[in-house]
Parts: sequence; C-alpha cells; structure tokens
Amino acid sequence: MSRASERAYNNIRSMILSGELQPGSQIREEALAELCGVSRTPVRDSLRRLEAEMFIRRNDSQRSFVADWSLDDLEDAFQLRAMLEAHAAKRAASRITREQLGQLRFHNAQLKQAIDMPNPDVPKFLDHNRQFHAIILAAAASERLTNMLAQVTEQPVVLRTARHYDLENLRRSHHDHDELLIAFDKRDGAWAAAVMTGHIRRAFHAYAEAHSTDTEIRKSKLAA
Amino acid sequence: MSRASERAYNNIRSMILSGELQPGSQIREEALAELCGVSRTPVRDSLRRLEAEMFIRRNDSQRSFVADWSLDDLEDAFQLRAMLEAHAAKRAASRITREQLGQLRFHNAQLKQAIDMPNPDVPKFLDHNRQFHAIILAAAASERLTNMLAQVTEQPVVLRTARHYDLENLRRSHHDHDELLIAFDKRDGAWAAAVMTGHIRRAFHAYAEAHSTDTEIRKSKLAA
DNA sequence: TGGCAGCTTATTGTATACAAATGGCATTCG
DNA sequence: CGAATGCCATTTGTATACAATAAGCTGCCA
Repeated sequence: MSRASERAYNNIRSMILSGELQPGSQIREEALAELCGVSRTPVRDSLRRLEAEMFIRRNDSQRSFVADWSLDDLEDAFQLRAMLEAHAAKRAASRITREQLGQLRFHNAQLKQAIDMPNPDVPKFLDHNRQFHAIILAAAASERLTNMLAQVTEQPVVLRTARHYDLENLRRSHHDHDELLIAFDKRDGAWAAAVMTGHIRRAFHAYAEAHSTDTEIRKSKLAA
Repeated sequence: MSRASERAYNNIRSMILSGELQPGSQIREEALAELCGVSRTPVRDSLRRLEAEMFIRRNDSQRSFVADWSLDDLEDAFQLRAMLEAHAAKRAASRITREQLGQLRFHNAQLKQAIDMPNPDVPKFLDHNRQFHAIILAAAASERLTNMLAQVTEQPVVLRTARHYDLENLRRSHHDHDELLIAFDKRDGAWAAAVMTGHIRRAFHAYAEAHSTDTEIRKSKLAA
C-alpha cells in the first residue's frame, strides 16, 4: 500500500480503535481526508477496507458509520476467533520448527518477565504476546487463515486498559502459553487446539466485562 | 454498491471464475476499465475487493495478477470452509425455525427432483443447493460468519463441469442434506456439524480431481 | 397541526488529469 | 561478452472537478 493510502488507513483505523471516532457516529469522507492530510481517494480506499473488516458499516444510501458492537457481536467475533486460532494451533503443532519453538519460548519468557516484577510492564507484555501468537500463525502456514484471523483479532473497545491491568489474567495467559509449548513439543495438535480455545475464551470474558462497563459509561453520558 | 462499481466487480469476478482471465496473468486497470465500460476508479475499487477475497494478488510493486491456486491452496480453502460451514450448521441447529426447516425440505426435494430424471437438470440442482446452504447460513445468524464463508465458497476453477456431471456425487449430496435435516429436527448441533464437515470434504475431493486435470491440461498447453 | 412537495444542501460516485514509481531496454563501460 | 546504469514507456497512485443521489428543510395545503 502506498504512502497516502496507508496513512489514511492506519489513521482511521486507530481513530476507531481508540474511540476517537465514536461508535455509531457518521463518517464523512472529506472530513477524514482533511484529518489525514490526503484527498478523498485514498480515504475511500481505506473506508472500503474497513467496511470489509466490519469496523465500518454503511446504510442503504451509502453513508458510512463507525460500527457499534453489541455484546452479541463481540461474542460472535470471539467465537470465530477461538475456532480459527485453535485451528491455527492444530496446524502449527505438526509444522512448527525447532527454531520457531525456541522463539515461542523466548517471547513467553519475556512476557512473564514483564509482569513478574513490582511495576509490571504491560505494553511489553502485550508486544511479546502479539509476537507469540504471530509465530504460531506463521507456523500454521495458511495465508487465508492469517487474513481471516486479522479480521477478528482487533476489537474496537476503548477500555482495553481494564483488561490489561488485570494481572491475574495475564499470569494465566502466560500459563496457557506454557501449556501450548508442551503440546507443540509433543506435536499434539488436538491438545494445542484445546488449550488455545480456552485461552481465547478467557480473553473474551475479560473483554466482555470491559465492554459492559464501557457501554454503561457511554449510556450514562448520553443520559446526562 | 453503485452501478458502475458493481458492474465492474461482477464483470471482473466472473471473468476470473470463468477462466477468461487466466490464472497468473497480469491485470491492467485501464484494460479492465475499457472492458467494463467504466473508468479506472470503480475498477480499482473492485480490484481491492477481489484482492481481499484472494482472487487477485499483487506483487511488491503493486501490480495485480489473477491468483493461481495450487492444490495446497485449494485444500487450505476447503479446510477453512469445512470448519466454517460446520460451525454454521451447529449454530443453525439451535436457532433454525420451523419455517426455515420447511424451506430446507422444499429445496432438498427440488434438487433431488432435478437429478432423479433421465435428463438431469444440473443448473437447477446447483441453484437449489445454493439456496439450501444459504438458509442454513441465515439460520446461523452471524454476519461475520457469512462474510467469511463468502470468501472461501467460490473457487476459481474452470472445470467445475467435471464435478457437476458426476451424478453419484450429486446424489450423495442430497443424502447429506437429508441427514442434516434430521439433525436439525433433533436440534443436534454436533451431528449437524459432523455431517456438514463430511459434505464439504467430499466436495473438496471432487474439486481436487477436476483441478488436477485442469492443471495438467494447462501445463501441456504451455509445453506445446 | 400534520404531512407532503419541491427545493436546497450535503455527501458520495465517477471520470480524468497529472504525479510518482516501476520495469524494460538500450547503451556503455569494464 | 556481461553487467551495470540511465532513459523511456508503462502502470499505478493521488487529487480534483463534476455528476448523481439522498437528506433535510421550508412552506404550502388539507
């Protein structure tokens, strides 16, 4: 993707993810074009992409709105994600290389280190967590699967902080990763898939809690 | 989608599916624009969409090519499709209405009729088959799932005729549908999912055979 | 007062012109 | 003779102007 187009896409996407563009609010191409410092053309490209990724919806007369996810939508996305990531884990179990296993161990050690200290370094945890999952996906070796997972991995919820600072959850995540490592080591795809399913389901419940809180807050703001 | 854009998308897509645009061949925006009788703008929209759907790939310098699927790619797509359709069947089992069940029965009866005659009406079979699956997807009630399935359902293989005229396969499909109906009737999601998995796996093997033949033919044409 | 018609304005869709980047070819130099 | 470099042709990216369409408003009529 070229410069202007990429900038527009990343800008708009992060504005949605961060909540700067409020769920449900209308989107005007020209306004975004000005915000991003590009013309409407690359903005339109980005909107189309984001629409495919379901971050944006359009009504029947082609106007765009920031997607407003219900709890059901969120669960739906997570259900698909759990299924796809479990599938990735299963595929990875029979394909992963010694080197990739080593990388997984490295990142899991790092993310443990990030939270096993008086002042937990959550961004560091998240970064190594992301890389951990990326390596599994790479080992699964399915471009289609990668594309599909990208569509359900990022959630447009503002209050992700709530989840991130729940240390108990982070520790459990680390533990799941450890178990995944053993399953991979034993080339046990079924086990890896099962662990991964639980791993993602837990994430869902953490998100769901944050989402409810967020929705409550937004509702009371509207009422005020 | 508006007129010009929609026309361009459908035209290009069907040119790819029909093989009119050969796998691996380069695509030039302006040439397609002329073919479709529109400007480059809607053509570019369409190309982006088709790229997301993996019908088109781009090299690192942004040039577009018609996707050329290996047998592995095909299997990969079918594996995902089997998983997603099984998931749809499972969800449908607990949500499907009496009315939808009736529609399923109707379409399955129709598609049986289409092949239970001296001169089988394959297009009719395919149409009712499509509707049968569409109803299940609707009963599954997940927009995301619907979108994802759309991405792996159509296969850019020319020789689909080979499969379509294998009556034995078509009869087995009908039988699978029958079994699905019973599973739905009993609200047995696990059973429905299992039947659907087998249903799609069989389709894969039929496709794979046609694909191999097709690839052989293309290779020998290149050699000549 | 309520609703509908027609106009006005806002917004998106399409075409086109121009800019940027890439690939291929030819020429030149080692 | 082969490889590297610079130029030209081709192709894609971006901006902008204009067309089409939909929404909202105003005023009229029942």
